[in-house]
Amino acid sequence: MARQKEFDRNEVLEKAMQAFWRRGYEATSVQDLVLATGINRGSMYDTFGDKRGLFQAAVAFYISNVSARRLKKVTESDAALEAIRDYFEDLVAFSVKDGRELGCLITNSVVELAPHDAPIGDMLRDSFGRVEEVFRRALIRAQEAGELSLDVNAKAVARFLTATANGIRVFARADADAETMRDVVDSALSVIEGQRPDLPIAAE
Amino acid sequence: MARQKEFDRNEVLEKAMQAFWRRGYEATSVQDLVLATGINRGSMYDTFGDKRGLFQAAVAFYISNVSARRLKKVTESDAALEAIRDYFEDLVAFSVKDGRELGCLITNSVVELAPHDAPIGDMLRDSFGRVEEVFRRALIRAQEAGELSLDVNAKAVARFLTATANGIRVFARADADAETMRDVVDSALSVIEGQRPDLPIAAE
DNA sequence: TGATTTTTGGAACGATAATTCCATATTGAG
DNA sequence: CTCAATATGGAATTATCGTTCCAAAAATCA
Repeated sequence: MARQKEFDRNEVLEKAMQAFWRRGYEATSVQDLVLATGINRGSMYDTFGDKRGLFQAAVAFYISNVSARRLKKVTESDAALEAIRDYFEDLVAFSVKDGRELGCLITNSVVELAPHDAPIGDMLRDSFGRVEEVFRRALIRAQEAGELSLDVNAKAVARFLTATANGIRVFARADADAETMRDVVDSALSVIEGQRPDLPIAAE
Repeated sequence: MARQKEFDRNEVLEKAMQAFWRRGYEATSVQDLVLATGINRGSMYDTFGDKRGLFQAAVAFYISNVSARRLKKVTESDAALEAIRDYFEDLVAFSVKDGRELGCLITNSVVELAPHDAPIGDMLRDSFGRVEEVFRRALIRAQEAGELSLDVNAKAVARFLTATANGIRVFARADADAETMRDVVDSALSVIEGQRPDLPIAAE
């Protein structure tokens, strides 16, 4: 009955996401997006409404793909502390290789837009909240597994780890070197890795 | 011999800084700056060259005033660990009051511009470097004063504290509440506050 | 095949961006 | 008091922004 689209929505979102990730929202023009995605202006406006709508869709795509994928092991792994360390080491490895100067689309967008765009701000805050929750659950699993002292305040430390990840992303955006970021990771993880539970005295 | 300027350069920079701090570089138009500073377009271009030049001057102003002032106690205080804690607590207090949703102009600008503007990127990286150095010296003073274990890697922890401050600023930009930021500060400072030096056994 | 619906490509639009320019006002020097 | 030099106010300019529009192309159903 009707002509079919010549583009794949997810491929377009992937390309648009890359463009916004690299340059930010304001500095990425609709013309840039047309070139990056390969689709036509008309198709873009038809499919996503406007530039802001495409941005929102691209951020949602980032959250459910890039971000969630990177947190997967922390969400699932039994060796929770190890999974957290792997998460941060992967972050550093990415930040000095493929993701050089990219930082994180969520972090970047919070800084650029959260105070001036309430719906987008809410979406980004939600994302922070989910990351915090993933860390919190992992810390509790670590406590249940006897890897981590029960004295540790899981919620507070989860917030701390979320903030630290953001700090590393800011460093990544400033093109910090691997050594600098590794120093940050090692110091940050000492908060949990130095907190093995006290073994009960004369346990048997 | 010539007419004198009707505006004070520092007052103009202060106003321009406020505008850029709140909205970022791209989202602040020259028209916004004319309204915010009260000076004329012509005078602006005459004095600062162009929008980017005014931005650079505003960031320099921020670094040598806002930023340096906030680090003053950490730079000078004999009670180094206490000064570091005060720094972070002041940061949280500011972020939920006068500085709500502002974050830090350096952090914000790194995220928005560092990858795409080399001279500005260099200026911002320098600023990060100076903050790191202030923390490092403070940590060394703490070690010399017997407040902090010599096992602590001062450089690594200084980098960590710099990154943490950035993480808190991102949270502030996302309008995080005081409790969340205090959790971050408390966890972060446990890295140094839990590292009192071992007292020599049977000291006398 | 013909009719209908949607996509596509690209020109066109109005708004706003940054920047330049110039007539006028103001100042200090001679 | 006059002249030279600089600052001011605001119009004018040019470029680019996001968005809209429409004729032509393509695909499905009758």
